[in-house]
Amino acid sequence: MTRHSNAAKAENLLFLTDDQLLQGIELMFFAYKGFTSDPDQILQNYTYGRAHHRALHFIQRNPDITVSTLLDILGVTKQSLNRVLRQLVIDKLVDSKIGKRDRRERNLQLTQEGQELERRLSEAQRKRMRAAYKAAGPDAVQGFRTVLQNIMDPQMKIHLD
Amino acid sequence: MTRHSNAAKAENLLFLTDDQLLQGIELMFFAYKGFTSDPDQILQNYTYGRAHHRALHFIQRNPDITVSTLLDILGVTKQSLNRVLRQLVIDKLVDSKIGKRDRRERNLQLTQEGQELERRLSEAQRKRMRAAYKAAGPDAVQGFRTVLQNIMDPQMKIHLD
DNA sequence: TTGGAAAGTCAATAATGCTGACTTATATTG
DNA sequence: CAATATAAGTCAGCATTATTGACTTTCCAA
Repeated sequence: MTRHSNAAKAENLLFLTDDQLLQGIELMFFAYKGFTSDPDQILQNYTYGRAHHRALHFIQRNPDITVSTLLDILGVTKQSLNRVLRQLVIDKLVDSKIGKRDRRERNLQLTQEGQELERRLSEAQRKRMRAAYKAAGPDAVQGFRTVLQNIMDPQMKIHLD
Repeated sequence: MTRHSNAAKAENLLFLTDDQLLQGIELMFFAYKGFTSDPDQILQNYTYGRAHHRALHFIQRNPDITVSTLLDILGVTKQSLNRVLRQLVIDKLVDSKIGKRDRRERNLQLTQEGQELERRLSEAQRKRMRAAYKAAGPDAVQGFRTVLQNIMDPQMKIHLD
């Protein structure tokens, strides 16, 4: 036996009730909706959508990323990503260079113009995150990160810093 | 002046750096993808998608909810929701009853069959959340909730318990 | 030199969202 | 009571993002 009473044990596990889990599910839904709303708003003025934002974000964060790595991160099909990427390359927001080690690969990077749009979108999103972090405090943020890391598929962690 | 040195102040605010915010943004993206993947997998075997899941979830959680309240929660247009809802009513997963107070309103509830599908989807999603909560512990979960509540649009909090 | 990997493309289809215009039923207000 | 407003539902058209399947080009590596 442990030093805990049955009552104490039960109390310790209250955060695992179905009701608490359902509330967490709803929090994920509402938070994600808010999380995407600011960039989406900006993108109203463009011919681009959320998929373009995601591509810009991960190219910015991973300079010279290959197409196949980007495919793995985004979890969409080659055809789906290609449509988005083609637009961005044609519009000169993204540069696609033949790989040096392996000439079959393409290394993606943002052009000046791409960096500018990415920055606008990112700034809007970071503003909301910054306010939320600030209001919640560092310990809450640590908990936030821990739970999200446990929700995501483990093999995707290699794409985090 | 506070009792903190400048170095201590700087350290306290490290969780607000752009890099930390960007990592949080990526965590949201990866976690949300995992969060939706299990129900999406189940829905492969149906003619329903994520939008149907969301409707089933919130009708289950808010018995006798009206269409306009559901519209507010989901944040989509009447036409968009109606397509989904019509299917669910025709297929007898959802019951739409004329309101008692106000006969213009419709009160939505799940049929037996609707409850069964909702349960399957919910169980898959709760399983992942439960594992994440358990691994992270109650304090982390509290932080997770606090941050998500600060990310979401404040007026949506009325739809949480 | 052959087999496979990386990238790109074409075509068809599906799910989910939007705007705009309109109807029906019912409640509320002047 | 008559006028107005609200709740729901519908039709049509279109955009975005995703899918599967089939195929080509280029190039690395065994």
